[in-house]
Amino acid sequence: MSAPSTAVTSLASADLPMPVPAEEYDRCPVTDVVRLMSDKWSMIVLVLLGRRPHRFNELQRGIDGISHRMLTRTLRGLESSGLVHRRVHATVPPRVEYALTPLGESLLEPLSGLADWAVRNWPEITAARSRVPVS
Amino acid sequence: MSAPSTAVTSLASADLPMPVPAEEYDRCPVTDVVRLMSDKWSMIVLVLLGRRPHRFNELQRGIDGISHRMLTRTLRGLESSGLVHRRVHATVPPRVEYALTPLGESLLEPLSGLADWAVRNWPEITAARSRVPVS
DNA sequence: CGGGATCCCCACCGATACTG
DNA sequence: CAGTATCGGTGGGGATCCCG
Repeated sequence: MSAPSTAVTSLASADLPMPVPAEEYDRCPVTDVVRLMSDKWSMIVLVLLGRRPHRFNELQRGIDGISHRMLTRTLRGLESSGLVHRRVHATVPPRVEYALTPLGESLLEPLSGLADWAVRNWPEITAARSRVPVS
Repeated sequence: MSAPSTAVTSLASADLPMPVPAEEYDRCPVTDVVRLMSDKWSMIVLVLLGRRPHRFNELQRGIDGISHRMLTRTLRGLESSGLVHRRVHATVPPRVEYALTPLGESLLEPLSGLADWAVRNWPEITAARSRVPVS
């Protein structure tokens, strides 16, 4: 029940009266990684690519409601963070395959820990929200 | 190399040509929990409250740069999801103490798993980003 | 087939001022 | 001390059209 020895973030665990400097949470690795997946589409793209590599339109057909533009932007974002690899086959018509990098695959494991928690506690969260109609 | 048996989200793991219905990721527990912490201040508030309960202004002094208004909104959000408890002492002047609920405390554990990954792989992520100057 | 360019809307967030 | 109200900037995200 006491705090785990492993800090939740990189923040020091001391109980200081000093304010936490802005850089420590502004560029906090944990915050950054959480935000990486918090946009509307990144998570589902990671999940689908976690099963197997996909082509562009294959991904779009696999995700209900995503626009052409947003799939591009989502993939660019994941690619620029090193989670997704983009392989272009110089054929006609062009063929582009997206797959998780080893880094991207390694994210799935800690993510599933959080996922388990989310699924287990989902009823309690939604119940709490329903008690406060609208903030 | 193969997919972990524990699904990252509640999505089924079958390899169907059917698009994933919008509700499955739109109201996905995992996505929701990730977004819960992805705003600018929620994570640092959770961390501070994870150490010990705090009063309102005590929190504000502890977080560099947060405005009065945003601290209120952040706390309301966490409270409405059942992660934070708000105790009002009917004194003059008023005294309000915020603390993690058992639900909030239980989140710290899976979160630290993700935090460890984030800290370990932070260099690789930033390195990848620096290779693509601006998208 | 895969992707860029443009336009527009809206939620997030900061600053400021006011209140019990 | 602990809030709420209002205003405005900014970035995410959808719709649409154009391109190699």
